Amino acid sequence: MVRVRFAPSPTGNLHIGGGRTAAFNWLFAKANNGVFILRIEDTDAERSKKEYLDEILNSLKWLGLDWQEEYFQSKRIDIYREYAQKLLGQGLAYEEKSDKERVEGKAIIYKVQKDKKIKIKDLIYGDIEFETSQIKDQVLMKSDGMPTYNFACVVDDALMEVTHIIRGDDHISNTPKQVLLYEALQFKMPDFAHLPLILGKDGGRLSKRTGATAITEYRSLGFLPEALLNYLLLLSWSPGKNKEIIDIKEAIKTFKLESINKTAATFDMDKLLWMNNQYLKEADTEKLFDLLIPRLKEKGFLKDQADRDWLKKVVKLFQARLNTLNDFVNWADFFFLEDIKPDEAAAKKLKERDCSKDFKELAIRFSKLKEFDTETIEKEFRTYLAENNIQSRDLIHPLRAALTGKTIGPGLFEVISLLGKDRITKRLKKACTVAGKD
RNA sequence: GACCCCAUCGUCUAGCCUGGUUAGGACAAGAGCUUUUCAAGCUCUCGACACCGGUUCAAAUCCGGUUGGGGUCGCCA
Repeated sequence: MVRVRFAPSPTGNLHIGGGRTAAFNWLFAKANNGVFILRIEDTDAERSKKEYLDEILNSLKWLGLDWQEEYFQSKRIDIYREYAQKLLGQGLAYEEKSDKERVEGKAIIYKVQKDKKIKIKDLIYGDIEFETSQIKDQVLMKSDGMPTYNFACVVDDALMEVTHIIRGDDHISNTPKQVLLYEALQFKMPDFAHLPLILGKDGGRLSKRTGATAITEYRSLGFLPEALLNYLLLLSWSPGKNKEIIDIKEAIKTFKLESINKTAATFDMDKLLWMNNQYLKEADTEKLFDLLIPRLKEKGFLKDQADRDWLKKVVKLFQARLNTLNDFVNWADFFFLEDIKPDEAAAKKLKERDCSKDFKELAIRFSKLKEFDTETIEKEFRTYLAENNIQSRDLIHPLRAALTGKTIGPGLFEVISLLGKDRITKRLKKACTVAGKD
């Protein structure tokens, strides 16, 4: 039975790297019909915070990574103490007073034999060898009575019967220390699999400077969890056959830890954006609708009641071009606002040619239309162009600017149809007066 | 600095294990088609085996070294 764990410490947000580590643990568990354990490493009382814990839990759930067992290290202190005492009793560890003046208690420290070679079999990296002469004696229990990371980790992984330790590359140098403890405690050795790190654009560690790091930030930016998960999995892993859009069910069938590669990957926002667009494009409009509603309300774009059918049509209009959910909120604002302000490019476009006559005439013609669907509108518009001998581009762009306040956007006649007679009449009129003033 | 790890287009990667490919795909970039602008879509272009040696008829692939990059060196986790 495969048992894996993700062990975050609630001293900060769940970031991109942690999310990916959790994702691979989860995937591996699923692939092997195993158990995915969540263990909260909250032994640092000072830095651990409830809000971080909540955020980590929420992020995991949002990504769809469900766990079957949950533990808190802070509730297991007695267990660690017991094992430390055991090593003390066997003469494998010793006690020492802290250098720090204020601390009363004594730390329990494991005595490392300095003449050994530790060989680690890593499922991803292969064999790695260390000399114990390089390793200092290891503090097991700190003088404040709390266990150290390496000790609690070993005791927990053994007691929780974790079979595969899948974690970040940065833990490789912790591994020989832990192996020593496994041996001293006569615990069964798990398999290790270290994931290569994710690097920022600058080639260094992924940090706030090189872009958003917290999973929740991506959520509020308007990424779909499926897309983020997909992208994260693609960093240092490939399902093969030139596939990029991962069907997670397929991945579960074929995933092997050994197929993860050893090279650190650079986080690329452009590709994530593209990936999100791929998912957004294919997403069920109904689902998008539900995701968009809160964002629109937050912006004050929506009153309590939304015309579902109408809004769904608007969403469909933008769907293929969205990189994030926020793009919709930003690009479709003219559908929700009563008064629109032309952006710089649109204002410029409106000044290029005086269209007030055309706008007036079009407003009249459009308002007379019995049907207000895309085709009828376009037909009427083209007729007007022909009758007045106007090039389509000479009027279509100013018209877009007047109606949407933008120079870019979806097909104009669809936009007009969905905007409705009232609003386009109003905006056309306003555009005339503004143009007149200038 | 010591120890450990890594090395294919700018980026993510396939290929490497089990030597023989025009070294494939995706993002980005550029060009075109479409068109009503921007996207989307389609077509095309640009672009890589870090370097040096060895093994071999043959090396991205196996071996050694060099260089470069990263990680770790806490009574943090």
